[in-house]
Formats: sequence, structure tokens, C-alpha cells
Amino acid sequence: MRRILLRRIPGGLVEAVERSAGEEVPAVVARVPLEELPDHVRGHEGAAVRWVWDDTTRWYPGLLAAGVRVQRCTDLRLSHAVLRRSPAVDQALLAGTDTPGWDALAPAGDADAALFPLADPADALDAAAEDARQQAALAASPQRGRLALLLAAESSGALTAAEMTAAGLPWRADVHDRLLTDLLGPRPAGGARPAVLERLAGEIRTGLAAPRLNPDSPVELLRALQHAGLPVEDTRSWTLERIEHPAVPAVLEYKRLARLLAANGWAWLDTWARDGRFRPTFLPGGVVTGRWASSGGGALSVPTVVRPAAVADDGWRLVVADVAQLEPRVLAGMSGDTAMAEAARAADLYEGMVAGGAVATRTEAKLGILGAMYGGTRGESGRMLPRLARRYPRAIGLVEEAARAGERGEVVTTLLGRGSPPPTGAWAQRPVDLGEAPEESAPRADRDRDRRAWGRFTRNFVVQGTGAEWALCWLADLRNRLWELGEGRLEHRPHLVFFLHDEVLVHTPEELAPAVVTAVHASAAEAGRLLFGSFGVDFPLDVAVVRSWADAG
DNA sequence: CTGACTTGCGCC
DNA sequence: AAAGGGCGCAAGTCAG
Repeated sequence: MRRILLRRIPGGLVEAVERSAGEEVPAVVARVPLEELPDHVRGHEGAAVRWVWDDTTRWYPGLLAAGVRVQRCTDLRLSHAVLRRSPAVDQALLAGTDTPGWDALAPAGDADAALFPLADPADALDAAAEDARQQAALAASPQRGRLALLLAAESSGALTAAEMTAAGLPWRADVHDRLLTDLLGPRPAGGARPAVLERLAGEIRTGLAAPRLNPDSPVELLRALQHAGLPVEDTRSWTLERIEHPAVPAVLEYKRLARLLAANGWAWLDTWARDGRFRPTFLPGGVVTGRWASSGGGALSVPTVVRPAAVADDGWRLVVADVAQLEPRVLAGMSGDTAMAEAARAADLYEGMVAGGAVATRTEAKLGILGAMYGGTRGESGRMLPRLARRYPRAIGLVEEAARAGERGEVVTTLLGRGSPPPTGAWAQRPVDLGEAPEESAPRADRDRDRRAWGRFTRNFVVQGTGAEWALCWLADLRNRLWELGEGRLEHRPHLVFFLHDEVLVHTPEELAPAVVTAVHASAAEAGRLLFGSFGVDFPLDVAVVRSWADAG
């Protein structure tokens, strides 16, 4: 496999650098003007090549806009972040004069590009030197196999993220508008309150005897509720749901619709649904656990009520696939818990736990497992824990040990070796005090609470992070398979358009939908093999071929 | 007035 | 005895 490193050099040029076998120093193999880069890259894509660059967000959108798709890359920014946090990496091998620059390097946003086109901090960094350090650090790591897989998956995710933004999720503004009008009334002029909200506001004012109440103000609303004699300390929906009062249903309905208007109303449509596509920015590695973050339009929390507006183009379909109970299955695999893996053979893991005799009901199974993964021990989920621990000792033991490690201030890692951030709280700054004067008991209680909170974070980190790794492998393999299903430009073939932690949306010509369904399943199986080898854990998918996202599931 | 913080809620 | 993970976003709130 050729590894060709691209770097920007003064004069609007791009230099391609490659190290031949047996040579220490890489040689410049090409020097082209930026505008000729797409043709240059396209010319090499027929053969096996991995492009190495500082940051996918700085290279790939331009290539995609020119109609060039690449098979593989190494994203030095993302790889750097992983290696810097890995306990299995000798940090001395990563140290260089511009290491702080790599630490601080942020993905390029549109705003940055527009405002400071000439002052990109990435241009002060030596990508070839960083690549050499990363390769050396990786080669010397006892975990190089797993880390190499993680870096490849992370880099592939960076490509996928850019491709999904370029393609966009098909979005029908007319469908969305009709949906808003049905729920809220016609779009009002200016920033006025839609008719349905205005009517509900009136009902609330009457019901609470507060004629000038603005229901959008939590402070005013809380005062009005308390003045009406209701025993509430906040205005959250789940608080109000438990209150018997004639005005409460109107308040809840108002909050539900006001939320829709504010988050995914007409303003959202104007801003985010341009040219029939929703194009958020996906940020691989944007969450400490390795999950993706996003920016723009609240992409990772598109409410189900507006999903009817995500509609495939004419003659096309959406293939919507999600994994049932990803994280418990990942936990079974990473802990090597054969009993839990047995339960995971059921399409519904929780039913599998019931069948295995661990618990009596599906509800108990779900509560217990979620509690074990999140650190919830209150009520039902806490009562389930001892039974789960007896039945699934390795799985429960793994998350318990992650929690204890976090409480000790230690770093924990995912299966592929992503390290948790070191704790920063005051409690972690010195060893646990063995004895303290009584007057210091309050700060000590604070420290213990913070310590437990960090334990819950590390407990969840190992599972959420490994789940993110499974999903990355799934996505990467699926991306490869989809490319093989069609011809021509990326957006003329079946292609990924959305990714939501454990769910993918593929936009595909109708006649290729069955092949996409096959590919989605095959990739899930491959992801399981990549992470867990011969230790069999099933990752069953719910897959739907639909016109609209809302028709899935 | 702006900017930082809080509240509340959508998703996994 | 108590102990619920990770995000993004908009509007309200409040200090400077």
C-alpha cells in the first residue's frame, strides 16, 4: 500500500511526499497547484493508496466538490488525539516541537475558512514529521494492532462524515412546512407566536389566573404555578406530569409545541433545508468517548416528529438500519461474558436475558443493564444489579472495575485502546486522605461525590466508547461495500447520508435497495469480527427500505 | 448593551 | 444512605 502525504506549501501549491521502501527520508513525488489537486488525486485512486493529511476537514470537502472520492486516508489530527490519550503509547515518541499545535488543532469550520483564509494554524505544522512520530509510536506500542484498527476506522469515519455533508440528507421543505402548519397553525409573520400556541397561552393564563404570564419564561411560569398552589420547584415536563391541575395539560402541550417551533420550526427550515438537503457538519471523535458530535441544525437530535420530511428522491429509497441494544452486546463481547453473549443471540437481548433465567421480565432486564452501564443504582435498577452480577459476572465485573478505576483517578480504555481523559477535579489532585479533621468533612464529602461521579463516567466510557468503535467499523465497511454497488459519482451510487451512534441512513436507487440491505447486514457481521474475533456476539439489525425516515421502525 | 451561564428538552 | 452516561441548541436570565 502506498502512503502519499499531502501538504500545502507557499504559493498555493500542494506537495505530495512519499517514502520509498528502505529509505529514511521521504521524497517529493509531485508538486501541483491546488486547483489541479483533484485530478492528481483521481489519477492515483485506481491503485491502492492511502492519503496522509493533516486534517480531513481541510482537504476532503474540496475534493468532493470536484467529484473526487478517495478510498483511504490517515487523518493526522484525529490519530494524534487518539495516540496522545492512549496509555499504550510511549508519549516520548510523539513529542515534537509542534505537539502543542497538534493538540490544539480544531477541525476547519466554514466560519473559520471564511474569516481567516490565510491564517490556518494547520499551516504552521509539519505533517510529515508528525506522521513519522505517529508511525514510530504505533510501531512501538504493545497494542499496535488494535490501535492501528482504531486509527484506520477513525480516519475512514472522517471521510464518511465529509461525504455525508456533501451529499446531504434529502429533506422535503414542503412536507416539513405542512407538518408545522398542522401542529402550530400557519406560519406567522415576523417572530409572532403561531395561533395554536397563542390559544394555549391564553388557556394557561386563565387556568393559572395569571393574565400577563409569558409561558416561555421558566421564571414567570414557576411563579404562576406556585401562586396557584402547586407544589413544584421547577417547570420540567416530568415534574408537571405528576401534578393534578386543570392548567397542566395546556402547559405541557404548550411546552411540547414551543420546543418544536424553537428547535425545528420554520427558522430551522430556512437555515438548514437548502436545496432539498439537510447538511449538518459531523464531527468524528467530537465526544471524549469517541462518539461523533455534530454542529448545525441539531443533527444528532432530529426529533421523530419532523422525520417524515426526510424523503428519498424520486426513484430512490432510504435504507434505515439500526442495531438493537448495541451497548449491552458490546459489553458482552469486550468482557468475554459467554452467558451474556448467549442472551445476545436473541433478536431482543433483554428477552434473551429473561429466557436465560437472569431476571423475570424484560423491563427488569433493561433497567438492570442500563443501570449497570450508567451507574444508576437507585430503585429498580439497583435492585437488579446483584442478580445480574451473579448471572453475568464478567460483564458486570468489567463495568464495576471501570468505575473503581475511575474513582481511583486512573485512566480506562475502550477495547481498541481509546483512553479516557485524566480526571481534573480537585479530588484527583492528591491521594485519598486517610484521616481528616471533622471540620474538613464537608469538602471531603464533596470530593467523594465527585469521585463517584467520575466513576460513573469511566464506567460508561468503556461501553459507550467501544460501542462507538463497533459503529465506526460498521460504517467503514459499509462505505466500502456501497461504493462497489454503483457507478459514477458518489451521489449517483448508494451512499450514506446520516449516522446516529447506532443507526445509519443510506440513500439508494430503488433497484439497488436489496443489495444495500445485504451490505448493511454483512458490514455489521464484519464489525463484530473485527472487534471480537471468534468470540461470537450477534449484532442483529432492524432494517427498513422506505421512502421516508418516519416509515422506518 | 454583550457575553456567560442556566434551564429545559430533543436524540442516542 | 445515596449514588443516572454522552451530546447540541434556543431562549431566558443575570452580571458586568
